[in-house]
Amino acid sequence: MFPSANEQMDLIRSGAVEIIPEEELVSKIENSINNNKPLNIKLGCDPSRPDLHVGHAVVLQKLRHFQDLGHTAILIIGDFTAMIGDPSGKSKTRPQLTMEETRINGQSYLEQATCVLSEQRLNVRYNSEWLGKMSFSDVITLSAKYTVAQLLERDDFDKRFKSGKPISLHELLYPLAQAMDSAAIDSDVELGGTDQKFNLLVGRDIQRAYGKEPQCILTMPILEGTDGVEKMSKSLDNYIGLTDSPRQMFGRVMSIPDKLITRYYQYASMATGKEVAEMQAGLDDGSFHPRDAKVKAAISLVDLYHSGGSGQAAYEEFKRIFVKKDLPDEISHTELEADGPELAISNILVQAGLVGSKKEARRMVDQGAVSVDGAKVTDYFAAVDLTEKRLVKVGKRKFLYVSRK
RNA sequence: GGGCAGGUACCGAAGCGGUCAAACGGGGCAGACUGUAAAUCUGCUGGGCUACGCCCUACGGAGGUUCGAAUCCUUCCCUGCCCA
Repeated sequence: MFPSANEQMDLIRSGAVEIIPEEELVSKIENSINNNKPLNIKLGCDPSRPDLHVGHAVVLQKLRHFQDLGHTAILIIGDFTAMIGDPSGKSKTRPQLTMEETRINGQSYLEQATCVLSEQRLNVRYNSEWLGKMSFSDVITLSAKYTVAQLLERDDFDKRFKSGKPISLHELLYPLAQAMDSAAIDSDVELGGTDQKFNLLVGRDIQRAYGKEPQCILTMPILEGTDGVEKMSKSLDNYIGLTDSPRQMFGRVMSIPDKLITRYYQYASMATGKEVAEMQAGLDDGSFHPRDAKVKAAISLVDLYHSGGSGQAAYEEFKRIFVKKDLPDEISHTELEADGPELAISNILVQAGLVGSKKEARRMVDQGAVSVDGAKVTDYFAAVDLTEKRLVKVGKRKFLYVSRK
């Protein structure tokens, strides 16, 4: 029924940063084989934002591994905890959301997550189911099981505390709430990014405190964003969204620094250990050009989140636009209001939404970033005849056909 | 409850009566270059005006002093620290 414990551990270990404690996981797996009972593998997700990016895919991929091994994936949609706002890795308090918003986000999260996860052996639970029922005295009972000093062990709390930054009480409760999830669903293993290590460990303590068997924890690396420095996040705009178009995804992958190629190949596009090793070897001995490696990673990434073949198509388009500096496949078309046949270039740019203000339009023209039908515009006051459809280009990436209404 | 230190543009952080649309760093955008939307270099980075100048809005909120305030005063809100 299940693969052997050794086989399982091989797949589980691949790409993981830490498994704590590893021996305990091995014995859990052995028990599961002996009793023919799958393990509960927990992954919590924060639906405070509706969009997933490939950074999230790193843990989803690991959860998929467990599914493939016959275990049960339990995806916790933190609709309740999102109202708290996890401060992990942030130096600031997060905004709190309403239950409505988190429900909607949770739903879209689920749709996106199934790009990576199998729908079989997948349980989805909303943590408001149990956290929402806790009374104030339940909360006090829970918080009595942990100390302030223990919570301050968490790096970001400690830093904020020491540097005099505010920490709201509800934020301190977050790890405990997350730990309650583990107790509520009898989690055997909880997955998370390395930045989640503290929260995951609290789960063990709280499970024990409620007389449950503690979970093992498995951490995955935090994938750097396309800038190669910061962790991938939407707010830093260095992410590749799971719902991005093939063209966007491809372009974003092509923009990553060379150092990150194999990381993206491994963690974001689900390449096997062997494929990654081969690529790395080729890059190391110079037999594989970094550009080609990047293309390969980009194609397989696009194929994973879109249908097969779309990676290759995105590549063709990329070549056309950026290598040959040709036009993209699809350029949208806007019609503008104009009194006469002509409209000043500044008005065109603003009305078409290509720039945010006339000042910005001015800057773009001054910087030589604007062209109409391929001819660079140098005069900010130039009037353009819009009786014909014109191709307006701003910078390298903004293309738009414009004509008069 | 008392004392102290703060709240500046997207973020961090200078400025402490005029020369401040506000230094500097990061980010963002643009140009050059490039295998790339990487790296590097350069420029730009509140809004309006057919403009190398003028006008408007802006330094937590509201008032006030002054010819003139981000800078001084009053008050309110917010944050941190110390004491109780």
